[in-house]
Amino acid sequence: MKKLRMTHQREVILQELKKNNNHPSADELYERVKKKLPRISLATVYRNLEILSETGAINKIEISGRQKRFDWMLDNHNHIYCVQCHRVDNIDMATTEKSALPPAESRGYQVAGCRVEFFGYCPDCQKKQKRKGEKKMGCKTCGPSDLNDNQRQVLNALAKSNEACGSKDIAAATSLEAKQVSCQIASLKKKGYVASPVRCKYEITPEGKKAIA
Amino acid sequence: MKKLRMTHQREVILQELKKNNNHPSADELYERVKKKLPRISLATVYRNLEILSETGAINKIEISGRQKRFDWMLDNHNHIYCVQCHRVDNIDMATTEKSALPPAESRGYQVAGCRVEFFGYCPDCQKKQKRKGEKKMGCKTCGPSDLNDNQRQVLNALAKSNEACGSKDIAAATSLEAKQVSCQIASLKKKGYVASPVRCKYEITPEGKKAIA
DNA sequence: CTTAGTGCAAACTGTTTGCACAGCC
DNA sequence: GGCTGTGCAAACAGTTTGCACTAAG
Repeated sequence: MKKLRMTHQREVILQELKKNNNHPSADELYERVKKKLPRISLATVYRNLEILSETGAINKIEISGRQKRFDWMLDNHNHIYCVQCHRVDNIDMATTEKSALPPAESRGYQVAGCRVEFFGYCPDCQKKQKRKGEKKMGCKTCGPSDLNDNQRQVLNALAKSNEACGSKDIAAATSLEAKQVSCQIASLKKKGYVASPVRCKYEITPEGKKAIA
Repeated sequence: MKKLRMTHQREVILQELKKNNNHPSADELYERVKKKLPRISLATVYRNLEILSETGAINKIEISGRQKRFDWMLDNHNHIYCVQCHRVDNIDMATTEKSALPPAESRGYQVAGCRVEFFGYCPDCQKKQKRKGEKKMGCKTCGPSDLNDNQRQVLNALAKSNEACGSKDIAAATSLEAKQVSCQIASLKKKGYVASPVRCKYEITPEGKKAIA
């Protein structure tokens, strides 16, 4: 049984997590903590989130295949997430029945718990969807070295931002799915229209600006 | 709207998936399909599982942060999984109440669905746990170049198998968690006691056999 | 002083993609 | 013959680890 120390880093991580009520991923939290402790490393954030969730100080939410998210509300609530932008919100399950574990249905398992996730489209994405209208069929219009519609959208989004964006940010700004974005990013990098100053962050190049001008 | 072809590979994948009722990961399915089509690639398995689940021929289960698993039973059931060995079983929710979506609780979301997962310890892991007894504290006993208890367990498990194993197989055979296994594998590889003939598969070396002799 | 924790780089795991080629319809 | 699908290698995304050093108690 080793004892834990409250380091400055750990304190800031916890404090930053409690500051607002969304459910940041390790990555997002890292970005926020880095503003206060510029020298902190992503590995430290991961390690601390793991430790804090082991000791029960916070909750780790392992929703549906994507990256883990972290939550400091320890009461027994469940989550709803947007299948488009992957935002996560709380659902107060006090109202709904506390999903009883099925009686003899547990197949020999010693049941430790139950997780209920709702999913759908968040308010923002519903709005975006209405605006969207027709959905083009991927690479239909992409000539040999020209930009297709999706790529143009991505470039436009990057042009508006004056700092490097993650693919999720771009997805949120373009009504594309994150998967489509990162797919386009690859082609755009190859064409020299997009640069990646840091891991998983992208920005438009001067060439890219010319291309959409 | 592009049309799909039923290739031989796709057929075998589907057929192999339907053969038994567990919920293989892409990796496991790949291993099984490879016995029939030795030249198939993992990418093809992934691509087909994605396509089949998009068309609704199979279900993709995205449980809790770990790798995706696939299921050909299309009726509306839920799952229970083992937090130790990550085995997944079906739960027939006909008996339990069909978790009603909370009335005004949906926070503006357009709710598309709901997933209920139970988790706990599967029958096998319950047995193993009883056998385990004391749990050593990681690297307490690991001298500079000697084997610790976990490493010895991993090597013994590998010695018993006459083909390369994945870390999950080892975990299942040792009552260690997969995470602990892969951690130990790394050290064991460095010591030359374990080799990795293919990605994510491991086997014991002659040196390794000597070490536990 | 002891030992938990940090920063960094590099590895690992699961998954996806680009490309040239193969083969279904 | 055109287009979907394949195999391969390489990239990607998220996470974890080893190592030498720092700092909490």
